[in-house]
Amino acid sequence: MKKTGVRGLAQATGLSVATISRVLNNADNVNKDTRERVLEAIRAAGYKPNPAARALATKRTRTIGAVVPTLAHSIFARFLNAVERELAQFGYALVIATTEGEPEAEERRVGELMDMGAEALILSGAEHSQALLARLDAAGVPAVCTSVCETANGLPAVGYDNCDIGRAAVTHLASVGHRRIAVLHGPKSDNDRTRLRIAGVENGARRAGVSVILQETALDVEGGVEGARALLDGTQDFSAVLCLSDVIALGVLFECNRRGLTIPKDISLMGCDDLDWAANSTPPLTTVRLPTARMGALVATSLAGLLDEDKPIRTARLEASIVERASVASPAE
Amino acid sequence: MKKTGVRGLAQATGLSVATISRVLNNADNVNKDTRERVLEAIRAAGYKPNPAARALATKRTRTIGAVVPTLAHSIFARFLNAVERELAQFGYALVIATTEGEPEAEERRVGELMDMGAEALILSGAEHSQALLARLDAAGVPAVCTSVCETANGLPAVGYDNCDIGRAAVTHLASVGHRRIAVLHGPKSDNDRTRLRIAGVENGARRAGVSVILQETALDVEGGVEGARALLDGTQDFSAVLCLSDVIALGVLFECNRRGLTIPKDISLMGCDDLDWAANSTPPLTTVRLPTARMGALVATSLAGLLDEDKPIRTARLEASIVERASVASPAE
DNA sequence: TTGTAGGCGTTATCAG
DNA sequence: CTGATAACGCCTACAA
Repeated sequence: MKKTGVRGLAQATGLSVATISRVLNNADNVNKDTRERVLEAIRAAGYKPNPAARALATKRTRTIGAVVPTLAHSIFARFLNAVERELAQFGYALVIATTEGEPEAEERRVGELMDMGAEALILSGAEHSQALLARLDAAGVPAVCTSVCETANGLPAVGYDNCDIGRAAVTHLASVGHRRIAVLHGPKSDNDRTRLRIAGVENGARRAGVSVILQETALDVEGGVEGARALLDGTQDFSAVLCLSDVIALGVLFECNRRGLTIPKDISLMGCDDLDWAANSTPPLTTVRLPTARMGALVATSLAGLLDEDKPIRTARLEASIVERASVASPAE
Repeated sequence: MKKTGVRGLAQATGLSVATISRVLNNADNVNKDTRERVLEAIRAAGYKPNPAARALATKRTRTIGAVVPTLAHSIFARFLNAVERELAQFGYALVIATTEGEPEAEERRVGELMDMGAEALILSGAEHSQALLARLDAAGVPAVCTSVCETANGLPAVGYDNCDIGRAAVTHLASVGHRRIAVLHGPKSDNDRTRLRIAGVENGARRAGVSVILQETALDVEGGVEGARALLDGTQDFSAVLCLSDVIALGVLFECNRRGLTIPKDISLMGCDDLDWAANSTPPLTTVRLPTARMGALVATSLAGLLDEDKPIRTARLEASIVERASVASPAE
């Protein structure tokens, strides 16, 4: 009866499993003819190495896990898209886990990913529970924090400076003359990036001598609509609204349209992310472009570099840039 | 010296590996006290079963692969989000592969997924290369086609009826009085769902006795803008534009805003997908709601059912429904 | 209820 | 350059 796997090939070729294994991993020390013979047998048998057996023997799974809040926000989807594309280049598979808005789930998800053999992990943001960190280094599993450019827990980070982003955004608004700026942002709780951006906004406002009105809302279009309503129906005065996420800005845009407010004549609008519709909206949205795709690619190459040639991961700070379009103008009066 | 794995635990507890393994897989035939003792040892040792070894012994990886065109379109991201959530309930990991707009890459990606041990695959659309199909059943790897409700290749499908969707959409438009309808759709090549929707549109138009103007464009907001321009600058007359994807509709909405055309007074607009902004746009978008999340969940449970209790996957046709909002009205004339 | 022993398919270490 | 053979860590008949 035909044996399976390398054994079968060994039998078929009259060689030993060692030799088969060698050509499988293209080791150099194998006779050209022998190799050809093996290759032929492999082809003939339609042989595929068993990944589990290989993983067991090598202790490498070539799998990397990523845990993100959700895939439903295109910012994460775009990021993971880039990660996946790049990881594939290096022969790594990406397995995804979402926390669906319960940050407490992060540790659990990380555990599941580790339990299924992930060799490294991609995390969102800089803050992670002590338990999670403990687990990581108990198992010696490397991890990278993303969307941030520094952490206080020893993990490397690959991302952008959220504080700077907030600061740059208000500064830009102030520079064209806005003195009172409404700032719409997503939930602060469990989102260090939002908190960082807000801190940057406050810092920038102070420096520029302008005042900000902070308003928290849900991180989606509806949240933008509601935030705009609260702001517009409120008693506070402002000439521009800065949204710390483009999705929120889209809601504001819609709500302004609804009220017959024209942007940027009646009110200036600025976002953050530079989602794909931003260049095509009416008016085109001035926003902060986040290097999402570059970040994804860099995370992937960093991880591959670490795993394949154990180059330590260097924390990287990618530049975000303001892209001026038509939704911001100098205030009227 | 301490041994590793189950062997170590066996030694530590004075039991045999078999017993350890039994409690690990919570077999019922193990003494309550014994089990407790093992559990304690496991806790004490911080023991984690090695997934590769387990996979090797059981021939199960508890991993499912999905190949989608991209994660950058929220329709796929939302779908996979649902798949992931549900799969996690059953203890399966989701590994994702994207084809990034080269459909020829699908077979390669499928191969990679199989080579890394995926037990089943989730495919997009009903059409797949012969080679891919051959590979699947050569390896005996089950697969489901999604976003469609039937296939001609023997694979089960879980999704919706795209033809019906197109038909329902024009029919709706016709029912409120539109006689000439412009239809904006994404690339037909390599997208059977789009082709199906178009077929439905044509069929519905014929039945309702209305005429359609088909226009292909890129499947993104910019594509919508450009499509709208082509249509609006063209010589053909129409009172409504039906977009076979909401992203395209968003572009049309923006372009109409830009031209001072008000929807639905000057022109009616209808989309397809029901993305999250659709309910909040100005005006709120009338669209066809695709059961993306339900589809994802069903795909996941179907696969789990097949793998865990080998219940064959039943092709399922999920209902899409028109959600009437304010972007469609009877034509003026 | 518990233990023994063999196998899952590769890789890797030594010899030859 | 090639071949035995022992891991790798877990599961699972078959026995006891």
